[in-house]
Amino acid sequence: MIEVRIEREGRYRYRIPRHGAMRVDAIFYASPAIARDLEAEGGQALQQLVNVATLPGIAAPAVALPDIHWGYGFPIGGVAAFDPRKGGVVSPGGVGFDINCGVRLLCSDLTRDDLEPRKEALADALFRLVPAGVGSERRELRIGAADWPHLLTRGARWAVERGLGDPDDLEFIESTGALPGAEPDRVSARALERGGSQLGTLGSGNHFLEVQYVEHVYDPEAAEVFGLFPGQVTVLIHTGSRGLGHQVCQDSVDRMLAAARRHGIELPDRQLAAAPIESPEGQAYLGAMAAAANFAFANRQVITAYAREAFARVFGPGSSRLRVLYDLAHNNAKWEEHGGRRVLVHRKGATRAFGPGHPDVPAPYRAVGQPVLVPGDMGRYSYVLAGTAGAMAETFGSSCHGAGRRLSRSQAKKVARKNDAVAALKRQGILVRAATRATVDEEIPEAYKDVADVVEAVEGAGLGRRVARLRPLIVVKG
DNA sequence: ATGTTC
Repeated sequence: MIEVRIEREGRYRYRIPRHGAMRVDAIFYASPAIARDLEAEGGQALQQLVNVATLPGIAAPAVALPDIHWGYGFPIGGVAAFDPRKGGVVSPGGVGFDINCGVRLLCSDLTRDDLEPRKEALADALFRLVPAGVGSERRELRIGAADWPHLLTRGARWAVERGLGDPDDLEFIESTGALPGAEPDRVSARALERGGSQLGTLGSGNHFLEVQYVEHVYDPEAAEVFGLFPGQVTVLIHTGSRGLGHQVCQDSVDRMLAAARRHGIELPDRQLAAAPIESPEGQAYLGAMAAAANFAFANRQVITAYAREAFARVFGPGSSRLRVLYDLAHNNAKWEEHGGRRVLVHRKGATRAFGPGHPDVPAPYRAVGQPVLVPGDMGRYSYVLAGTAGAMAETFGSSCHGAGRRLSRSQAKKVARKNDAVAALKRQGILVRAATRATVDEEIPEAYKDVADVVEAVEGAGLGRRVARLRPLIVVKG
């Protein structure tokens, strides 16, 4: 059980006052039920949040969102900003292994009624055109030595320049589809080898491509600005930087531990290994991380092109253009200005959620706020929220990123074996196409918390505003 | 998350 004082500051907001080696307070957001679960889990995720608050140069407060759970060093569902002028650090554990993992939402011109008669055909076409599973490859796009520097610095734009997508897509991607500061030379040969044939693939685990429909609109005005209407068919893509990003993280871990020692950084947990932002080790990681991030942006762009191809084959060319509503990342470290300070914001399993009027929100959405895409599980629903002024004031412009697991993978498999998960979903009108049965079993709806509870806490705390709820029709998984 | 333990 966690040995710290927790102060409840509101229905959805809790504070862990600075104590011991903490340099700042920690804040977490939770519904009463989620707060009980966090305690019941022995406070492990909250202890990780406390550990983060001890790192040099952290800007107050260390933040956790309602989908917080235990992760590598830093909790998943956490936000930590560091001030370079106060010895602030960068930590690979604060970004996560799947660098720039994120979600992209596409909007069709079709309705659920248009889709229903061709649902099986569309599921088959998507599964054929979008490789999924551990080690999945798209060999026809194998990246050669001459392409790497361009791909890793230009991100989604690289794909668009090769005819994979529309130039108009880029405006609706966070950071317009490329993090600045990428240094391709910092990415190891091994990382390039792993990623070389994986561009345009989903991967495994909780990654997916879903076809959905707009089941409910909470805010008609915001929905109209985002281009959403009831019954509309949408496509949600959740994937990251595959083996390339994983290897970049792996490569950095040992080096960062040595760097922490060299710079005299005391670590309550080795997995918090960090180096000063301005140090050679910190700069090397940031250059490689941005390159991996750009691979992830390109990955979602290429998958978009193939999803469009699948729709064209099933519904006819030009029948539905699949506009990019938004593409966001939930695992990275970015330079941003908050409270008049330039800070390096680590988001690990947390979504950037800039509020109305922020210049980094695409102009057509700026009056409403940034779209915040929150995937749930494959049997229930996902949410579209809008960023708020509250998030800007309290969480460095951040919100939640998903439901969070409630069963371990092995527990989920046991539950799934009892009732045929694919058949159960089919009875609810949800078609599943998966590379392996095991992944589906690990990802059954029962394995996840109800994302509605997470979203309730986020909205109740003023960190996001519900715009629409999306219900799955087709799920493509590893 | 991950060529699911180089």
